This record gives sequence, structure tokens and C-alpha cells, in this order.
Amino acid sequence: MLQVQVIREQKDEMIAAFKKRNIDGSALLEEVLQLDEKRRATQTRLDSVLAESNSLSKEIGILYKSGKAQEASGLKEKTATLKEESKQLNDELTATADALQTLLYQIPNVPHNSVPAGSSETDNEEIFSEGEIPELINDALPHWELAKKYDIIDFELGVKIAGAGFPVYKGKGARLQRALIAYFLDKNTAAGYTEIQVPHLVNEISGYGTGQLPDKEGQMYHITADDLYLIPTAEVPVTNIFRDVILNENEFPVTYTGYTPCFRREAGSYGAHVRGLNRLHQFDKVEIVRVEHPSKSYQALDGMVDHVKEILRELKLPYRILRLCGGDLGFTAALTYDFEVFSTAQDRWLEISSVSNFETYQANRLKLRYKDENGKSQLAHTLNGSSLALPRVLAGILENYQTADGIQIPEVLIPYCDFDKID
RNA sequence: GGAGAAAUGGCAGAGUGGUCGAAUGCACUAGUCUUGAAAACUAGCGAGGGUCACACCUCCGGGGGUUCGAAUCCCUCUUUCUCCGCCA
Repeated sequence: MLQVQVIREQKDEMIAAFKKRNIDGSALLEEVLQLDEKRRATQTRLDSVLAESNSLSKEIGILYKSGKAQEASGLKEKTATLKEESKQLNDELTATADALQTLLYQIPNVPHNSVPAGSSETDNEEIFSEGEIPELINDALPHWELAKKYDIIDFELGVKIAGAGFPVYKGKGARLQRALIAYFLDKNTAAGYTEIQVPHLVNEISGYGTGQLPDKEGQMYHITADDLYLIPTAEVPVTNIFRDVILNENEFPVTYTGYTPCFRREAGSYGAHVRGLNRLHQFDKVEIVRVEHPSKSYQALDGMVDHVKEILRELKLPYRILRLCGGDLGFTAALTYDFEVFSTAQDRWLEISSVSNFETYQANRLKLRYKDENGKSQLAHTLNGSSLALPRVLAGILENYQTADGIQIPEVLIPYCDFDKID
């Protein structure tokens, strides 16, 4: 959520930046400023009515104490009008503040300077690529065929138990999945992230805190009986640890890593590109989350990118990094780098990580602040990234490491698997 | 799931209708003292809105109500604790 005060000061810059998202922000921001002005004016009027009524009440108290009940009841009549007035002003204030809040919830984050303009993923900017695209054997298979051939993932069984998009991993497939989780967590903790296990269901407030609500209401599974949401990413529970928190400056940086399953309804996204592991309703992901001082957050973002790079390098997977364009940028992000692994057998790139700086956008919703050197509260910056999303990494490994007589296990994973080949 | 108790500042803990945003202690910050540290002493020390700065306003788990006036009384929700039941 944007800060009204910043909108007041930088409206024109914001409008320019929103153009990169193909949004005309001028009317929206103007409305915010008008509502805010109305809010403050109403607040001021209400405050003065309350001040008067407060002082009358004090007087009445003193009068009663000194036995002048007659005079007191005279003053009481006065307070009745004030009460009526304050009630009205309060209703007005609440309505204005709600309208302002609703409006602010609808405004996405301001794209960072480096974000290219663009309308779709074709406008994303490739900034880096690495790794050899392997030459595959003649009858190379996509991962869903490999999964069947070696009996390591059973998609039909998942359909039977839950539905499409809920695969069942078996034998070496399950073990490889577990190996990847352990390997990612080990890499992250070695890089200084504290491992954490969090709830997989969150309440509504948490959904608002990180920005999944109200924007992506339909994306999450909602348990209506208890009004809880299945997490679409560990970002939600992990970042919400810091809701209503005021950090000391010396507590920066805060770094957490956590493994969770992720649940996404993916309503309406069916078609050729969602076969196999490409898009699931339930998948596993290891996430990294940072809370940073505003002056350090972009440095931290670069550090996260380097960290993910290192993992992919160790896995020896061919990948590229994209800087998302305004049109593809998530609602809450100021800058996002997507990592994509090349899926040889499908001949396409698969997104396996998304690393973002949200600046103060989430912090403002979360009320996540720190005390600066003057003892004033300032909003912190939040960041997060996948390291990594499991199914597509798995797809990439299966496809890129296939040979005529089985699937090789990447060297770094062999200690975690206790086998070096799926055959 | 049933019965009872509770929820106050970073923590502990007073406060049961009026100048209470809230005693006191601890912690913390600054200063005095000290060669230095500790101790002691002095001062400061919740958050938000508002203002050039004051003033002023709001917040004692959340929401609603009673009252001229609520941390204090009533209703409701949430959470925690104790006992019973159930259970991986």
C-alpha cells in the first residue's frame, strides 16, 4: 500500500512510473489526495468537538464533586448537542477513511526506475543467462513421459485422490523431491538465512498484510468454516511474522528461509502449457525472506539474485534471468527478477524463481517499521524470493539429465539422494 | 467440545466511573560521578493522527453499548491459562 504522504510529494513521478504498468494513475492518485484532504479536514473538526466535550465533562465532574449538581445538569444539556455532532462527524470520518483505504488497496506498487515498460512477458528484459543447453538423446521425452516411464510421479493417482494438479511422487521421485528441499534449505542456511517452519494456513489479516488480499482473492483456497486461507507461498506467513513490529536499526538485516507446500487455485489456467509439473494446485517451494533497511534493500536484492544463481550453477541447469516489465510485474513489487530454467524436451523456459523488492509497500500494510537514529519510526523494506520452486526444477532436472539408460542425478544432490541415477 | 479465570506500555505489574496515556519496578537512552567499568544519582523513555512548532485528538486484546464522562460497567468476538472430555 502506498503512503499518502509520499503520493502528496511525488504524484507526478508516480504517474510517470505507473505508465510502465500501463496504468493511468492520475485520476486514482488525485482521488486519493482529495479523500485524504477530506479525511484530515473531518478529523480536525471532530477533534475540536471532542476537545470541547472533553473539557465540559471535566467541568461537570468538578461541579458534582463540589456539590453543584444544578449547574452540572445545565452543562449536560450542552454536551448532548456536541455528542450528536461528534457522532455525525465520526461517521463521516469512518466513511472517508474506509473509502481511502479501499482506494489505496487498489493501487499497485510504483515500479522501480530500472523496470522496463511493457505489456506482457514478451517485454521482459533478459539480463543474464548461464549454463549449457545440453544436447539431448534422440528420443528425448518431456518430464511427464519420463515420470511415467520410471514410475516416479503419478499424475492420475493425484486426480483420483484430489484432482488435477495434485501429483503423487513415488519412490525415487519422492526422494529426489525431499533431497531438493534439504539441499535448498542447506544452501540458504549456509548463506545466513535462519530456517523457519510456519503455518500453512493463514488468517485474513495476514492475506492483506502481504497483498494477496484483496487483489488475488480468487487465487487462494479459502477454508470458509474457519475463515482461513491455504498459503499460496511461504511469503505470506513468514513476512507476516513482522506485522505490527518495530525493529531496532541494529536488527537488520532479518533473513529467514522456510520450506512450505504452496496452494494455488489457478482458476481458468488450463491448456497445453500446464501439463505435468508445469502448473500445479499444490507444489513445494523453499522461500527466502528479508527485512531490510531502505538504504540497503537493493543491495540485498542483488545478493539474493547472486544466491539463487549459485544454486542453479551447482545444479548445472541452463537458466536465464529476466527483469520483469511493468506489465508483468506483480501488484505489490517494485522490482522483480524472474529466473527461468530451460526445459529442453519441451523447448521452453520455465519460471523457477521470482526475487522481488517490495520496498515499503508491504511494510505499510504490515506496519513493519524500525527506529531510525533519531528515534523516529520509519517503514522497513521487505523482499523475498524462491530458492527454489520445486516442481519446475524437478522438471528441468528430469529433462536435461535424461540419458538413454536413465536420468542422472546432479552431483550436488547425490549425497541427499543416496542414488545417482533413476532407471 | 464443556466449566471457570484472565488479557494494561519492551517485560513485570498497580489501577473497579472523573485532571489516568495510565503508579511502581526492571530493561533501555543521555548526563553526573569514576583512570575505566560497576554501583549510585539526575533526566528521558509506547503508538498513531494533527501542527511551521505548540495546542489538540485517538488508542489499556478486537468490535459494539451504557454514561456528561469508561482501562474501570454491560454485550460480543478473539486469544491465553486451569480443570474435564477427546486425540496424532
